[in-house]
Amino acid sequence: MAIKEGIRTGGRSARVQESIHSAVRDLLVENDRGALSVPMIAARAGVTPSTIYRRWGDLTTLLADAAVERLRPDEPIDCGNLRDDLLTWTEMYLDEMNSAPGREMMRDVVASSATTCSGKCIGITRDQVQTIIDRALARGESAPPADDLIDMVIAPLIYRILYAEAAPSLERVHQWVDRCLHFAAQPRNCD
Amino acid sequence: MAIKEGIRTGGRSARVQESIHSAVRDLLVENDRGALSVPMIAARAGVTPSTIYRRWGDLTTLLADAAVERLRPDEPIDCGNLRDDLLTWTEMYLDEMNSAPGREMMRDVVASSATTCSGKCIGITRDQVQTIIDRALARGESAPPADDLIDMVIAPLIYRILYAEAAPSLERVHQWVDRCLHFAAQPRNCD
DNA sequence: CGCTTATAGCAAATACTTTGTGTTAAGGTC
DNA sequence: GACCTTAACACAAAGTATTTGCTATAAGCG
Repeated sequence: MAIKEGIRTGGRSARVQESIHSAVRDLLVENDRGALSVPMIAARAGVTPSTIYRRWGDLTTLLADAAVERLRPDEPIDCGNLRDDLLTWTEMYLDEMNSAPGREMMRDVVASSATTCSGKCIGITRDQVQTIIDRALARGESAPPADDLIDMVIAPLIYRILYAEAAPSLERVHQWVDRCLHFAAQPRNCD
Repeated sequence: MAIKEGIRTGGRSARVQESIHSAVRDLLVENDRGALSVPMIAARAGVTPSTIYRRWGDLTTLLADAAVERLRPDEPIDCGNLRDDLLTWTEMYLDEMNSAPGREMMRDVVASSATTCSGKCIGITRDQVQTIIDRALARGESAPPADDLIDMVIAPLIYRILYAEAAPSLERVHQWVDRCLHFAAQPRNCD
């Protein structure tokens, strides 16, 4: 007996899913997100709309799934020390998330009915941060836990992009990084 | 000449808007958010769907608007000192935002096409925090800036509700509060 | 190889959204 | 207060999107 009973993992199902994901990718470079529709994607993928509705439920969930799927980001750049690694990486992260496609992805992921996507989203981010931390530890540097960086840098960055009038400036983000590093270096033993 | 030219602020327009907001409120206690539709709300409000579409654009934007509108929260409880005020208030805030209606509101606000809602959302939160801070300062206590509390406590709280598998525990949130207070008390002069 | 059933296709029914046109009344002017 | 101007609404028709019942296909399993 298989581990997961009754779920088709290969063959036609996989081919159809790939075809739909691919259609989303293609359409997303020609039109902007707001112009997409389920029937449009279905037509491009050579599939009936009901297939998409039955598998994903709605447009938002499909787009979130497709976006997270192609979120295979490259290794963070190695600058030789933890602080510069973080400053460089957060700059790239801010740019990406503050772009129109980035914001639309965050929105779709939040609004998606598939909980999986949110998990993958934060998981990938944490992996990136962890890579940088591991490198620092290997160098003999001390480094804060990944969750502290997520709570003190990533969270306010995303929160402000989503809810504030304007995205945070790069200076602001770098201050958060320094604050986190400073806090990690001196937990609470100096009063 | 009026300051804003050609925008109806009173009379029938106001009456219709109130009637629609009220319909949303009523329907939201009988059904859950996912069951609502624009035609349903229009029917309850005694209005044609096209009125709603022309004014708000889509269901999400209307719901976000209505949710933010009735976000007139009461004065934060006064416990006598800053730390307890914050611990108490964040507990309430966590409960509210982690509830199904709370999460749905956050989602609608993010997905809404009306930028106004996001602004109001963060604005109201900041006002609440500022009230607590002002009270502390009036007592002679020192207090961190409102933006620090937003970045170090509110942002991770919301970020994790939206993207992590589970909401943060109350202990976690209280740690963030203490971390923020600790940081404010000792900026960076002890190394 | 043959069985079982998840998944896709198709098409009809339903529901939602957009849009053109006429009407009403809000806000301003004289 | 009577008279414009036009924002905002109602209505209805046209255009899309979504759901659903049924049939067919092929994935995964013994």
